[in-house]
Amino acid sequence: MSRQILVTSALPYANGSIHLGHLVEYIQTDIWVRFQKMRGHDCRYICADDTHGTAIMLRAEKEGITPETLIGRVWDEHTRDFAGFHIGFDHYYSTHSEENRQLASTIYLRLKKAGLIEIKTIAQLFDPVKNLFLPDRFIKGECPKCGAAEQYGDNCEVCGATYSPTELKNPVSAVSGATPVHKDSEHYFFKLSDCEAFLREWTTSGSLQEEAANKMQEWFASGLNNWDISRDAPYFGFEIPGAPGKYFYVWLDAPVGYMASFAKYAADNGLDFDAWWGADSKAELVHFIGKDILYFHALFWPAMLKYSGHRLPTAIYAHGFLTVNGQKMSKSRGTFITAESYLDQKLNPEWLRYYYAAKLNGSMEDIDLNLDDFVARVNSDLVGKFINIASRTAGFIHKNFEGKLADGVENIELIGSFQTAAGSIATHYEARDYAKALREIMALADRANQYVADEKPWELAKKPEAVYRLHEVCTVALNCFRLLTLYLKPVLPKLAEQVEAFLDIPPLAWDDSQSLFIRRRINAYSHLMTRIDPATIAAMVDANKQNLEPAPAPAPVRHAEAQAHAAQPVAAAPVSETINIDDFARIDLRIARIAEASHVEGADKLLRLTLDVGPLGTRQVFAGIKSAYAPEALVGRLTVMVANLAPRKMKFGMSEGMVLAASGDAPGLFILSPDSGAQPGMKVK
RNA sequence: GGUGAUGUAGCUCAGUCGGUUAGAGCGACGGAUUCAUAAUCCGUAGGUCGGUGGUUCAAGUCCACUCAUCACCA
Repeated sequence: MSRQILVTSALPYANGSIHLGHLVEYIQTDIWVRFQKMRGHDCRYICADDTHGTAIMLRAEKEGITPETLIGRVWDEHTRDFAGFHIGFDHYYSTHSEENRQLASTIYLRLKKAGLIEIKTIAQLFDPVKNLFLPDRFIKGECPKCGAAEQYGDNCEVCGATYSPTELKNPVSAVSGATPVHKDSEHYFFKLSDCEAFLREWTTSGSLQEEAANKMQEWFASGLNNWDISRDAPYFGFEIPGAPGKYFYVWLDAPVGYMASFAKYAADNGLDFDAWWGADSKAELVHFIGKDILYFHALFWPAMLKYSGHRLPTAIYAHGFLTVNGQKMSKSRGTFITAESYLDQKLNPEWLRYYYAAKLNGSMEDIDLNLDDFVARVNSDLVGKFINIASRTAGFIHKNFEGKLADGVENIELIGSFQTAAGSIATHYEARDYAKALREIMALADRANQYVADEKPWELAKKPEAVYRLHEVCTVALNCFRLLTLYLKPVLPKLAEQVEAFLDIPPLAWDDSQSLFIRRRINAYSHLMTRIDPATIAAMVDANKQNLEPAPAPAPVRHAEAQAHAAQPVAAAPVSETINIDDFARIDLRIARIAEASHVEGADKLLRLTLDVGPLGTRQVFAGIKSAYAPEALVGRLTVMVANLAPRKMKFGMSEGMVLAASGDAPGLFILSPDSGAQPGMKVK
């Protein structure tokens, strides 16, 4: 029976680039949507840019453009990046649309009519220079608990305290630098506390993951506060009907953007909006979100829908955050990787789709992108196991049978077991446990390779009397390959298209898993996927370091000069006297993190470095690299040091080791960097 | 600080209702093979299941405490 399913991913904010963390959600959703479509369901994938708020307004002002121009440009970037990762939205819109204005206004007016809006006067910090009420993030000051400086208006990163911005000591506006003043203003509140009975019931009705439902209980226990949904002008957003100078808070119209995007899509495609969003809709409504915005989607949003006479979400699926190499994404480590930089390195988007799928299990747990594991896993699973099956058997079909498959196969036990797996793989996809689905699929790929190894088609090909058997073995293997492609298609849509072209078949749907693939002519095999070159990953990490680290002005210039010289051919320096491995082993090379770097008073060439050598502690080292590096540019970098060099007393202090650098006849010095993953203290050997 | 989650092999992860000797893939090591853009197949090693204490005939699994990491606290 065909289901009608409306699926959304959270709306990305139009104030920044899409990065690999965002992509977890869009890839997770896209796989689910593609799976549903393959199953023959009427599934529509809707999204949009989230475009309102103070942050957008101020950024546009800073760039000297209108907010409309800014969000138009970002929309172009976002849609380009998503297309690059094969995210197949049916419609991608903007919250800054007429549909959204009307829907947000309608919902607000219905909530008001239901008595769920109240007006209260509250005092907020106001920037008297910019004439602007300041959001928490735009106020800095000293933490009222621990006194730490430079803390934001909502919580302290040092002691973890939470407070309201009016409690900050010595507050400063991050916009103008002025001292904010307290100012009263009327604010509009959505009376969430009146919705508690409904929300308690709804959040335990099975639309949420168990972990998420538990989280909700916590929030109920601490009591529901009413929600401030208005902001004062100037604000980039929609003015509240009947309230001049008051605007909807961005989080009010953002989820309405799901509806607005669908409304536009419905109008363009002749769909009945109410059949999908009306209170008695028979369609499913599924929201994929990050766990950080559960509060908005599991409390505010259902309450807004319920009391404005709309249908409720069928399911809210929250996922965890992305870590890279086991740590939070970091600009200084180069692991804050943008979608654009990934694609710029010509990395295949389906590699990332596969890796994420292999990690996603439908829970709210964080997932880790371990870059070394990424390379190993994709190369082994996709190229070594899966693609290899076609690569090693298709040639025989061409050489010996003019590209035509056998008319039938006698022993279809293996194919049969592949077909049987369709049910359980589908169950895993449906439950968003892609990790389990892929484990099962790869176990099948292993069996196909075992089969080929057992049957040895290359030996059959040498015996004229075994020609029938050869034909059958290769046909069986290609049947397996076709089924693996089908099962992987939600994850690898472009690769599946290539395979469909190679096998000369129409687009694979889920039910095709039950048919046999025989008697057909296939096209010549050409390689379907290359392996990941780890050097490309390293280059991507480097590119993100350079893009996002605001390097101090003097350093890049000098470094650029050095780079220009380095492009010249390297003079042939004779190789030194041969040593044996024991000689080499006497040198204890270690990875070190440059913890501090500073100029040395009175020295022309030296920098003073403090090296963090992990378990070995810290070392002070003087390095003759002043000509090539500004100290600020070195802090945080990993490099290689000689750890067992005898300490040497220098005019400026003890030097406890040595940092290695490359140089030639031309000017220019280049310190060494290990590949990503190396940790301070590791031996180099 | 409060609440919640996580911690299993070198890496990434499974592990159902408490039940035999804790599993997989990758990596490592040894062998086989040469159809396959070194891919594949067979085998071997590798674990005090974060720690301590408890419940039980039996604990990776349940309970308490504890350590570490992460998130949330509107």
